[in-house]
Amino acid sequence: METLRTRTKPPETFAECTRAAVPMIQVLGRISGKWSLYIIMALLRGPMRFSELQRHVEGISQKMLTQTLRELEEDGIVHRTVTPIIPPRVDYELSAMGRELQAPLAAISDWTVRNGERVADARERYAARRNAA
Amino acid sequence: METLRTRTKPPETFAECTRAAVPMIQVLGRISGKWSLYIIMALLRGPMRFSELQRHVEGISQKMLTQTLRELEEDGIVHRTVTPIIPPRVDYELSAMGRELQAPLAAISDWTVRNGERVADARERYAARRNAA
DNA sequence: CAGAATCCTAGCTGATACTG
DNA sequence: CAGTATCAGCTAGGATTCTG
Repeated sequence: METLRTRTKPPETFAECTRAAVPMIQVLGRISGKWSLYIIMALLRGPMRFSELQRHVEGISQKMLTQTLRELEEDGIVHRTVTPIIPPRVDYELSAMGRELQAPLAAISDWTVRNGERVADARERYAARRNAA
Repeated sequence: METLRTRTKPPETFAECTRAAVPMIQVLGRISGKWSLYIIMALLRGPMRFSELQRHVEGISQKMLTQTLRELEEDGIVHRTVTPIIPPRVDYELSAMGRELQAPLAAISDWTVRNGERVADARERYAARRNAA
């Protein structure tokens, strides 16, 4: 399948673009939910219980933590282990696939670090132009 | 500033995680809008006029094309050139910063290609488990 | 402890109509 | 051609309450 694989030339046809973009957008949609990245980054440090995650991911509601974890679990990025004791204990950890996300995320992170200032400048200039008009 | 730069060890403290994640999430939020990636990928092939973009990005409404282009322009990822003739001509092209997104996006794309099947399997198993319950 | 269920609102999005 | 303006539907997300 033709994709956006590392190479010098971008996709040529629209069909190529679409086939390359659709799964990427699905994944980005998942990992760019408001909280997914925070959870993944917390779990990169190691397995964690539900309540630990809630403490580590500042500001997340119980609903969104549950919901986001379910989505990540559904995609096989996060593993969920229930220990049926009272009170219940549930541990979350990244799957191998989830840990492999670190490199791609680092690539995006690097881009944001390299370009953060340029983005900020661009926004200022954009705002200035808007005000001039 | 401490970030998620390419390295073997993930961020250690929550503060590190947050500082690394916040700008990344902003960027992902931008580029993972429903249409941004399609537009960026179309423009990776070269500059394009508004109407060309609309033809290349199948299904996008005129409103969302305008809106998404404005956001990408605001961030300095896309450059907009107006030629004041009648009828008006407006060309869009990726900035240097925008073109640099290709490598990070390729990294994510590679992940999706490598793991697409595993994600699909995980979803099936998840659905099967849900039905069993 | 780890959630499920409910209610509610802001904002994204599409469809449509109009303009320099 | 390349937009702007307006309206309406949907849903992501937060706050709150309840439970095994």
